[in-house]
Amino acid sequence: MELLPREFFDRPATDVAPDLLGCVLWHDSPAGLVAARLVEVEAYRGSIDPASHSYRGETARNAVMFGPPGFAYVYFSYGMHYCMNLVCQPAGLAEAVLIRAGAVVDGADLARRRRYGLPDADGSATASAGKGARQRERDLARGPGRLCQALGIDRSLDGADACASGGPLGISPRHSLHRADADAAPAVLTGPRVGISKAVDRPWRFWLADDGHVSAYKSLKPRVPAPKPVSDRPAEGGTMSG
DNA sequence: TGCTCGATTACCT
DNA sequence: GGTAATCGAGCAA
Repeated sequence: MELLPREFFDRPATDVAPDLLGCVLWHDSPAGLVAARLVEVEAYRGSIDPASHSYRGETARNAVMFGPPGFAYVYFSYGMHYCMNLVCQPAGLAEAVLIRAGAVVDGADLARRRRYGLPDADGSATASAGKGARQRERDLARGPGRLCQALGIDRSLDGADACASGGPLGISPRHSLHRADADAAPAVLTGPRVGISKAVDRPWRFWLADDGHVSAYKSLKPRVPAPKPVSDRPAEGGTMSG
């Protein structure tokens, strides 16, 4: 399995992020291998980026971000989800690319079991219940938490080297799937990042145009900092504030 | 030691 | 389209 070289990640996260689109991230666990073609990523730029986990300096949680490039930074979010980043830049700069969504290209059965707990391989038996099989297939790795669940990624992979052969985690270049893809650069769109409350204006989210596996953009409900917490009167509306 | 809130998702209306 | 779920990091006292 061909891997991206470590030098690939030894650049600003905003340069690495678009180049990761179309590459294939895989996790080879005892349960089996699941691989996903990346369709959506976000760049986080360390000390110059207030939205980055590493903005306030090194802690036990984000220590991997401060290390050398090409390693996985995995963190636990909202008490139930894992999110995975790939570290960029030399040690000390603490930049990373968040993997937001992908299309499962290998190990779909295992991914389906992890996501939905379905014993059937073809999915036809349970297609009538809840979402259709088509939508479930698209949602397998659509979103950072879903992608980690589908690939079986958790905190045990924090610090895993994605550039070393023989490890459980790896990322392969575009043309490892189809040689022709190496020539034609994919159509990449950019826009604001999702789910953050700081530096919202920076267009450091990158995704593939015309790909249904890109996560749905949901605008963040503005968290209005209550100027007067003395009253416990239920907040009025608040959907818009001048 | 005790909060608050998050690089989210599933489910309900 | 709104909100509950759920836990640990980070900050204040």
